[in-house]
Amino acid sequence: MSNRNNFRAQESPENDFSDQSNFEFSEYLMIGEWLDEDHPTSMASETVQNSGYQANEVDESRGSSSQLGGSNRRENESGSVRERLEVRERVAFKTKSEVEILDDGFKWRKYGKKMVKNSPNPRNYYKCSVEGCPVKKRVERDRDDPRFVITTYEGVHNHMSL
DNA sequence: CGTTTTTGACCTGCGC
DNA sequence: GCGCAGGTCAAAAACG
Repeated sequence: MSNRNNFRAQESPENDFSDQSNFEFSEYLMIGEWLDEDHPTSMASETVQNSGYQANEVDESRGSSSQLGGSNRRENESGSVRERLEVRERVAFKTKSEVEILDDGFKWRKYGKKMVKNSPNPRNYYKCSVEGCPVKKRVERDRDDPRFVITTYEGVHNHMSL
């Protein structure tokens, strides 16, 4: 990750949680890295929705290509949808922390919040504030352990951290 | 005053 | 074809 050591929670400073040592990757897991050359920018909402990510072995063998092969081809008609075929990397982190917003060196802008059916916890959608940066991230609390936070990064930054 | 949050509406894929 | 579920947009509020 980035080398900025000033990881800190950007919630309530008065919160006694302000101790940054509380930030620890108890567990992390990567659920897929694939080259998305047929999916322009659609929402491939299949990876995390199956609540099987809590298992550390997440079927690393293309755990998504089965459903991901939706093959929505429409770029040939109604104008080019997206001509930039870039690599879409998706990495999910399971972090033990009380606040879900951890400063990872990038500036994020929240653009959505949704309630998932499986868990009473909302899911937050963030996007990198830097123009042209396609990175998005999805933050959600663990359904089983509310002390854990699932952070899913999607995409690669095309700029230096800030 | 510019940027981000908030929140509901809207869109889209999929299953029934 | 409709409804659900997940993802995104956008307008207004909130924040610095």
